[in-house]
Amino acid sequence: MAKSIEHKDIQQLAKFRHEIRRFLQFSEQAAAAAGLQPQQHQLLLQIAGAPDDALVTISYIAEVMSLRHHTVVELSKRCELAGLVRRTHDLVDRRCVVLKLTAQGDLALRQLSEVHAQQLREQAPVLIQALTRIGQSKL
Amino acid sequence: MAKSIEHKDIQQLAKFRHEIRRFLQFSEQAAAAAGLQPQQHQLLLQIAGAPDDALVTISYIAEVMSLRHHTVVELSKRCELAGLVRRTHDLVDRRCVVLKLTAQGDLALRQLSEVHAQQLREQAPVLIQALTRIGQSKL
DNA sequence: ATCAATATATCGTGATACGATACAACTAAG
DNA sequence: CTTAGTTGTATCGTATCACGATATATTGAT
Repeated sequence: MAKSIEHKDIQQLAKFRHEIRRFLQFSEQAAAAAGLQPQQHQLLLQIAGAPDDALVTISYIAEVMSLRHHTVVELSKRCELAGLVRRTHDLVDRRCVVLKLTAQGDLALRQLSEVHAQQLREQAPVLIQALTRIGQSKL
Repeated sequence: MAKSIEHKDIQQLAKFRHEIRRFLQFSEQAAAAAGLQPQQHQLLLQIAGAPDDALVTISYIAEVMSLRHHTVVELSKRCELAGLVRRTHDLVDRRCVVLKLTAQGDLALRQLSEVHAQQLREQAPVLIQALTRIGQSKL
């Protein structure tokens, strides 16, 4: 019989999730402070952070945010309404909606990215430690 | 004026969030496959993964899961109803609700923890790389 | 022109987290 | 031992968000 997972491993997993939640909680509050919904911030980030050659469509965002198409449709519409994002149809394939940041969206993202990078620098050691220990647990 | 964050940094942040979402998405599906809601799984994990000397109360869970008290109250009740958790009042301080896993909850958690550890072993390199690069971005 | 495939859109539903508020149990002051 | 304050948990109503089911629009192959 396969050896069951050990208590230490459960504790490491719990610690990792705690740290992730702490980061996400920070992120939600930072977004709120900037007047954005958490998911609006994530949309901005994935639009701006796409590979240089990528065409940022609804489907692309659904992929990188692990969401369904229609969830991204609604999210992108809310962001357009908030003046953070521009939605245009691709000229080559008019089915595709191409997403771009407005100046306002770009500014908000830059400010949020600063504090997020800072927060991750603080949390990185604990996160890396937990990840490393989980990785070692079954050599 | 402080130098604005660079495009490379935004891309690293986007990559990190993508990887986190990928992990959370995996986690949600694993929980669903085990017949649990994602948050039910998290509750089990934080109950079982608490430090050996900790008294696992509503407040403790609220702390480690970055949630409000009343959110944990409702979550723990749903888990009790599902037969995953036992809620008892502490004998010393009868205000406190002490949370423990049932045999069923313990079994579900062990199975989920196995696959989560495996998934994290797979994702750890990319996560650590992103964390490291973000950390280096402003030496 | 027609059909299948792809991309986006709409609608209704369920789960979850929150703020505001209330209740219960402990603790310290007198 | 009674009052007041603090701490821990509970209830209720509300808003957000993601989803499944379904629909529409555009493209490409035949």
